[in-house]
Amino acid sequence: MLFMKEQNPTKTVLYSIEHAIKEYRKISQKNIEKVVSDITVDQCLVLIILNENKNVSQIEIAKLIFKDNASITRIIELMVKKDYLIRETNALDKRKTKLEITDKGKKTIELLTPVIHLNRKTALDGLSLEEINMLDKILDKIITNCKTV
Amino acid sequence: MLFMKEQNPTKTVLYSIEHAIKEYRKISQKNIEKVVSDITVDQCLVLIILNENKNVSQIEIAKLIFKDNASITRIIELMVKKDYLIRETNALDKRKTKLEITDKGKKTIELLTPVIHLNRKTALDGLSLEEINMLDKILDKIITNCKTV
DNA sequence: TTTATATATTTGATATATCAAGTAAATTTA
DNA sequence: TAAATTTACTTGATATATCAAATATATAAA
Repeated sequence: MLFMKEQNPTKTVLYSIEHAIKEYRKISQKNIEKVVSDITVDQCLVLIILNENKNVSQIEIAKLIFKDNASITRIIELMVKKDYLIRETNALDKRKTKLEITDKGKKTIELLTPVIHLNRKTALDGLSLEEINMLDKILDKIITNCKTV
Repeated sequence: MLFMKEQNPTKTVLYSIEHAIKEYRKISQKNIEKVVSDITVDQCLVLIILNENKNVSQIEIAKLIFKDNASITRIIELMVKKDYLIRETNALDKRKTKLEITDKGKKTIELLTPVIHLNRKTALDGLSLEEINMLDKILDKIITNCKTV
């Protein structure tokens, strides 16, 4: 059994991690689409982060949701086009941008907050607090292992 | 504490899952690049799967590595261009393709197999068998939760 | 055996991932 | 203060993700 896991790339716990996050993203996107049709999971995350802290920079957003700066630039670009955000330059540091949530963005947050909570509840249904903490702890170890190489 | 986790999307265990798999993919790609410069993690997985079972269809490959059929089409396209694979139509079922690994592909597998094992070892370093099994079990629950909605 | 349906793959459109290189502003150093 | 370095963000190129629609072949039903 263990030998199998070693040989076949798709039978490693690392691929269960990949599998899990992909399934979670799928139902998340599906449930979000039921309520708001023109937004993605990632764009939704950007909204929520900005809603919690008006002054985060793009780099900070990138770090929070584990994305590349370039990706954030493009995600925000699309959100501005779709009237979720307004982008201006930060007067205090002109290298930075100042991101503001539009009314449409605010309404969207209200609509989607319960959906996101439901998604998490659904994904973690039946797991005990101990299991969730264990999961978190083990994943942190993996993250550290990968980073410190 | 728990309340925090509920509120901030980036403080949920689900984002630790995302974080972990992204870090793992990063070192994997880095280590692969040290040995073979023109191949990606995903392309490498396709090679290994084909090497283990000559007769898998594209759909089966897609399922094994949790990807869309369309993605597999394009991944294979690139691998054919780079002389890792030869694509023909399957004589028994002309809807399907017959994928063959080239000599370059075979050499690449030999070069990269130890790298992939090292990547896994690195990521899981310091984790006990119990922890790995626990992780697998919990992730399976999450996968099931997300699928059965 | 036609017709209908299912299956395997492809293609198009759009979003995101990643790296490298570029730009502009801010900060540090000489 | 001028030059060098760092920082924040953008842009280009290429790979992958995802859905929907299209194609071609195979299988089932009438």
